[in-house]
Formats: sequence, C-alpha cells, structure tokens
Amino acid sequence: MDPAFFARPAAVVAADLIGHTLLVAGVGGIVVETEAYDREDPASHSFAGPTRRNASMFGPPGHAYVYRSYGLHWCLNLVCEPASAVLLRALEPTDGLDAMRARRGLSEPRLLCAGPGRLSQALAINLVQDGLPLDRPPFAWREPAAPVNVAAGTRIGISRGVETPWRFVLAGSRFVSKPLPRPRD
DNA sequence: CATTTGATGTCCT
DNA sequence: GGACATCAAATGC
Repeated sequence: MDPAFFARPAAVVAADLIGHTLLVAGVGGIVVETEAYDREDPASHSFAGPTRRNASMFGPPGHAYVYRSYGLHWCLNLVCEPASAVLLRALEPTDGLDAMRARRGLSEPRLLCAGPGRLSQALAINLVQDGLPLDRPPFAWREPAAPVNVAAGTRIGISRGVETPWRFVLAGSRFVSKPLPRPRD
C-alpha cells in the first residue's frame, strides 16, 4: 500500500478501501465496511481537538489509531488527512481463520469480523498497534482482485452527525455488521 | 424477530 | 456524574 493512499480526505479513502485485503500478522480479510470521520465532524474523536487518547489521529497519515470503545472494545482506525480517519467496521475473513476463531471463541465465520469490536478482537488489535505505520509489518495489504461495487449510507452507533453518508460497504456482502437500509422506492 | 441489559475506559462538564 | 464510533446474552414476542 502506497503511503500516499492515506494522505487524502477520509471519505475518499474509506470508499477506496472497500475490496482491499488487510492482514495483521498474516490474519485478516477483505475490507467490506468502513466509516469516515474528520475534523469538522461532530461525531469524530478529533472534533474537540487533541487529547491523550486521540493523539495518533493528529499524527501523520498512513498510521493506525486504536482506541477503546464503551470501556471494553478496541477499534482500529486508519489516519488519513490531518485529524481525519477511517474506522474499519467489518472484514470478510480470508486468512488465519483458525487464529480468529481461537481469539473470538467458537463463532461462525460471518460474525468473526462483523463490527469494529469483533474485527479488532479477531485481529488481536490493541494499544500496541496505536500509531504504527500501515505500510510495514505487521500490516500488509492486497489490491482488490476485481472491480468493486461500493454502496454508501449513514453511519452506525453515533448520536451527532447522523445525516453524513460516510459509511461505505461492499455492495451485497453478507459480512457487514449491519445491512445498508433499503433504498426508498 | 425485537428490545433490554451489563460490562466499565476515557473524556467531558 | 454522564456520554460514548460496542457486543453478547437474556428475555419477550
């Protein structure tokens, strides 16, 4: 993955990432769900300025930002333009299924990485990875094998900025944490 | 199927 | 003290 890939607006990177494969220490899968957050976004951790927790978000693009959510889950973000990031919300598991199952307990493959907390548990993400560059081990990337059909919607689990359509999914994937709402007919 | 609940870190007022 | 980018298990249809 070219470091310049991340040095763009988070919403652009979030959409482009769909279909890429992410591996962490050889374990991972196809990115099927992302969300974008930026400095002007009231739902973003960077909205209120730098703190100890979100320091990585104010660092250089192309690095990881890991934070704890609801006191117990880890969430993996990819830092883009200054104070913006992409939250990885779901993968279609392809590599290291046994390691993921061991970390998550016996769980059906569809739920191994369907959600930011589950994904982080399956890939053994924690504060150790916070601030690490994404273009070097343990991180590895593969380009999409075929053209990707990306669908957009509103983000999940937030109470401010709810209208911003910065959630991106691989169209038709059954590995997302929650299906996109049906288009109005 | 939907809704509720408990787990409890970090930042905010 | 309250809010929060969550999850899994328990409960009520």
